[in-house]
This record gives sequence, structure tokens and C-alpha cells, in this order.
Amino acid sequence: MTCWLFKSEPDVFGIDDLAAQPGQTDHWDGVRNYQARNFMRDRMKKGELGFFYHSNTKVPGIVGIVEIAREGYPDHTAFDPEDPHYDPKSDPDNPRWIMVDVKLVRKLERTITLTELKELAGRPELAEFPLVRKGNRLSVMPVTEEQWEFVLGLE
DNA sequence: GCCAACGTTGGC
DNA sequence: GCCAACGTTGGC
Repeated sequence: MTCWLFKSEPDVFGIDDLAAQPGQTDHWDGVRNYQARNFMRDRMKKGELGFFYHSNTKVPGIVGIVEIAREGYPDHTAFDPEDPHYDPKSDPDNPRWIMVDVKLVRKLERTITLTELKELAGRPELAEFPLVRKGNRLSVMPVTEEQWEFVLGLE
């Protein structure tokens, strides 16, 4: 089973925002990258788990665990001219962008920081871990079970 | 705020 | 189809 990593800026939508949603569930909208979209459209299955990562903040790191609550469906924010992620090229009859629903499983007891992950980047378990690889800016990315177990073991 | 990385756009 | 210009991401 594939695991996942979801990146979000806590100033925009952080783990506490997810926790505050009804059912602690929300849609993961606004992804406008084809590779990330394809992951959500083609590979994400209900019940799979993902890390919730805070980016672009004072202490970037993994702060929680989420579960895929609903598999890919059209991202309606692409149709809304008022939405910051509006994309006039996404036709409602043939939606270009996809989102999933994620549900909070739990917050981690502590943040597993990007700094400590980088310090461990030499470990074979993390050799291919996207967060510690240079230049990976995808907002949604797959995590192997081995990476998942290793990272969670740091908690 | 800087800047490296890198995806997208558009002229040719 | 190439590639320069441009915009965005995100760590620092």
C-alpha cells in the first residue's frame, strides 16, 4: 500500500484547520500540478494514510497523519473566478484538476522537523525520501512503506 | 527578502 | 519541438 505526503502552508491551511473541520475532514483543493494531480487521480485509494507536512513556516516538518476519506473527484475551485486557484482552462464538463478528501487520523506528539530528516538523509531508509531530495516541490507525493515506518519511528 | 529549482508558456 | 522568459515554491 502506498502512503502519501501532503504539503501545506500552516498560514493558509494547517493541521489545526483540518482538526477544526466537521468530521475533521476536508477536501485537498488547489493542486495545480499535473504530476501531483495524477497521483490523486490514479493512485490514491480510500483508507490510505498520509503525512501532513507544514511548509514555508518557521519550523517546517511533519505534524500529523491523515487518511484518504474520498478518492479523486473534480476540484470545483478551478471553476470559481473568485478563487485564487481559478483556472479558466478547466472545463466543468471535462475537469482538469482533481482533489481528494482527507480526514485527520491524529496529530503527532511532536513535529518531526525537516532539519532532523535532513540530518538522517544518509540513512538508506531515507535515501529516496522526497522531502530530503533537492528541488522536489510537489505538494502531494508518494511515500513508501519503508519510509513511512522509519519516519514514524522518529516520533 | 533572497535565491535556487523547476514547471509552464509562448514565440519561432 | 526547442528554449528563453517568466512565475511559483519553499528553505533559509
